[in-house]
Amino acid sequence: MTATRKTEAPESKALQKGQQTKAAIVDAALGLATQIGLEGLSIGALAEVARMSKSGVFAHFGSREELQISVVREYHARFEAEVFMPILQAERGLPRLRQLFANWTKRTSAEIDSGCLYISGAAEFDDRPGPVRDALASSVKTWLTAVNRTVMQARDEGHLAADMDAEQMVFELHGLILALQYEARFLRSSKSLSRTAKGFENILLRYGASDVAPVISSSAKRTPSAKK
Amino acid sequence: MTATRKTEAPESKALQKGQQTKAAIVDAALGLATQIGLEGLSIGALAEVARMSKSGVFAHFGSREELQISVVREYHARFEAEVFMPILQAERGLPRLRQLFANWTKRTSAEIDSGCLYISGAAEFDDRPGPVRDALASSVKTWLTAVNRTVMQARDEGHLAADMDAEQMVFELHGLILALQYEARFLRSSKSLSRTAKGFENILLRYGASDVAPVISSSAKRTPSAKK
DNA sequence: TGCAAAATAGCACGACCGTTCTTTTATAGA
DNA sequence: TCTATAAAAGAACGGTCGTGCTATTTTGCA
Repeated sequence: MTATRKTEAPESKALQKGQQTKAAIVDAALGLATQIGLEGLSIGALAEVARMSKSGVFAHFGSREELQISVVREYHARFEAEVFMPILQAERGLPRLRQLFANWTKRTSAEIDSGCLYISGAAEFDDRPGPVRDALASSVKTWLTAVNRTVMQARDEGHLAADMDAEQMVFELHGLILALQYEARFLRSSKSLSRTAKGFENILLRYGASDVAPVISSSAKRTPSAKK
Repeated sequence: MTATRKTEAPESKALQKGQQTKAAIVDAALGLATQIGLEGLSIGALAEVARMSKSGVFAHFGSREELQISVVREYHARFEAEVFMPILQAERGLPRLRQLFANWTKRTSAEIDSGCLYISGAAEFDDRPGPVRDALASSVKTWLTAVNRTVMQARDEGHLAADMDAEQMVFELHGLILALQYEARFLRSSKSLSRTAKGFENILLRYGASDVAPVISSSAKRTPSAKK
């Protein structure tokens, strides 16, 4: 049946059975971890979801900690693909910054049901040193650095005040996202999304944005027409 | 059936032995919960800290859930005593609002080492319904309502723009506190405290604060144009 | 000081945890 | 098709968990 020869390029080939099911396990683990937290993630519950035996799941990671790290890495990859990569197609400067915050907000509000690993993980591991915390913090810092770079680009393009404090702005943007997650997911407030958008506009004004119009990116298909 | 001997003044007297050790247990439990979370709080570990037997600790609460609720209530009481009560001595309006945020910030940065139950608890219980979540959410809502009231008072005193959106301002203030906690406690950023203070001044300016200096105590209130 | 009642300890239970070891099954190259 | 090997299952381990039950100690009033 499967007569395909894969002797050459042993690691660049398509996924073998093991890698394939490992990916499926990590996928299921990510779903569990965003619901009950990285600490609440247990191998027994994961095995049940993945319809495997405990030891079958365990063998792929060697330890629970390694499983948690795999989950963090997977989350990082998806976050990057979903939030960061698309903004590179937006025009550099304020348009890209707007798109960045729009994607970030969208992702966060989509996580009102599933949960954000960067936020729940921070609460769980903020005083629990180790490789899991390191992986989490490293991912978050990478993202916040990207946000900071985007802000500085907008400033250098003349879209924000020349003397504005980029790190300060990132701090305030981060606060908006955290408040969105907190008030929407925990307090079940329905107004959080619009408050986040309004807060973003307030911050833009404060830092001297040269325009006031909301996102409506030029590349997207969004036009005032309501229907399609 | 239970013929209680102390029929007169049974509850107004000083703490009996039971209540006294229960208070000590809750105190120890609060210390544990702020470090490892409400979910991580175990009766065995608590008994060890309190130098008691597991069943001795357990008997005071009847269930782990009841213990968690007691911890939330104790946290609420301390938060109120430490953050809310003192601001009532500040002059109503903007001075009181400044004092409120100063106390809130101070408490949060003091919790960089110990942890904030309102934040870690929200992450742990945001999709775990039950009485613990209810107790947490109720406490947080009480506090945010108090913040909102203080903001509205400042507006009604003419210290903020008459048409400002109080709830929006509370949302943004909450975001600052959450960012402070996140970046200081998890990311170990040393600049978070000054960024929070700067963010507060930015928000005040945005909402039309009639002064820019920190807490003042002038009895004469000047009214800008927006007063009815 | 005596004594009921309250407070605490001791012990055991079933359940789940992460992990290890051994055995069985599925895979893929010859 | 045969076979070495990877993948998965099975069973068991020591441990901790929350929670009952029963015994023992401590408390506080007569």
